[in-house]
Amino acid sequence: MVETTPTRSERARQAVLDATADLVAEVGVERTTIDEIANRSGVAKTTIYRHFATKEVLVVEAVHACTYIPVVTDTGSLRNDLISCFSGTTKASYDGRLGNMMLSLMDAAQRDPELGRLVRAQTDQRRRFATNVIERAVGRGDLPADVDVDLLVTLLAGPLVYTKLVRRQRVTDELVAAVVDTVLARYAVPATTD
Amino acid sequence: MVETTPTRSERARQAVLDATADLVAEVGVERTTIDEIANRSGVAKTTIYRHFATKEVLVVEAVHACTYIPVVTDTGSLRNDLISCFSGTTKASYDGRLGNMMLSLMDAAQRDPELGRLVRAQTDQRRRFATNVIERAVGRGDLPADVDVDLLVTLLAGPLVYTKLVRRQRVTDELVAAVVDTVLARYAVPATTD
DNA sequence: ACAGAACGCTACGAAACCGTATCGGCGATA
DNA sequence: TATCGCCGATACGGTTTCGTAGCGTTCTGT
Repeated sequence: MVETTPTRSERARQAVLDATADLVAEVGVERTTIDEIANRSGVAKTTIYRHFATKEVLVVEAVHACTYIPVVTDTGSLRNDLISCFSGTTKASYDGRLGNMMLSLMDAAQRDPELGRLVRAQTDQRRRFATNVIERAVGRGDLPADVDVDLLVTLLAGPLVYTKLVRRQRVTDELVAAVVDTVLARYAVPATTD
Repeated sequence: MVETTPTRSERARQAVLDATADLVAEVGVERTTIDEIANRSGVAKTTIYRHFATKEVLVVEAVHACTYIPVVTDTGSLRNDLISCFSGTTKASYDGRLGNMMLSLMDAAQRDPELGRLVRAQTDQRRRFATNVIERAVGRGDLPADVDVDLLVTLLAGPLVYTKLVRRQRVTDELVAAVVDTVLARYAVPATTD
């Protein structure tokens, strides 16, 4: 990765993306206006339109820049890896700026195909991290080979997302552990006999 | 319940509430306009303002009118009652008009205190039906007395809501059964193999 | 039938946004 | 330092939405 001094143009562009992400997190996609982005970023409205054709394109790019890549652990313990995976993803995805965006984003995604693709891609990506952890466990024999991985991920992610988005409560480490333990209790191989 | 012929005023009011609910389901809270409600309902804009002071009040009332009361079953079987409870609630709350409203509603509820109270009340109400089912099972001894009911409800409702709102997939009866069975497998008292 | 209440229609001013045009100024580069 | 490219500021026309006013019409209860 080559570090380059940002040009004036690049600095303006980045300031606009930042201000847009902030605004979307604060007031939602619908109430985010170009004029307010101009105020917040200190970039003139004219310049914003020189970089982004429409508000939709700008929002998509701003949200895309918020994508979070979790640190993947592979400790050999399914329980630990799952807790690490969901704790990290939940904190990054649902706390802070990105967390405040989620509801508005998912709502807007119902009507904007481009945003819809973006939200779906981010959801799929988060699920894939859990899927990988689970499939490694299957490979080790820690889970039955015929386990429904997709269902399992839903059983794990669902309660956490629901707690955050619907109940609007913090997702504590205790909750993550409780969810993982409960779900694993059903699937886990009774005892590693060999 | 006394059936009364609706007055002209009541008919207009109801038409407005219906059109508002439809519109919120279609385009979301933010994009719902009084003018469009007037078009859809056939009620003049002036008349709408004679009934409802602001758009916010109107939306709150329209959504409130959509509240769903599930049929509660008490078969004596925890599994059956839970499946019935969640299947009914999910169908009514997340299919059709109310289902299409949910995301936009929860988003708007982040900024409108009145809507926030309404959404929270509806969420609490839906949880309470499951809570009642679970507490009856505890009373029968089908679940340990020290079970964390709140967590249990979250483990059950979470995956279903997540499937509907985040993944945007249909919540099938098979999924409901799978979720209930998985979660109960952890908590259920080993005996009773009816 | 009659009086009052409620509604429909049209029009309006105010405000918020959008996206563009114009022009002056700063800044990187040769 | 001269030049060209990009930015900032202001202003503008057009559109949408809000909420209200005025006035004629239709319903409703007595």
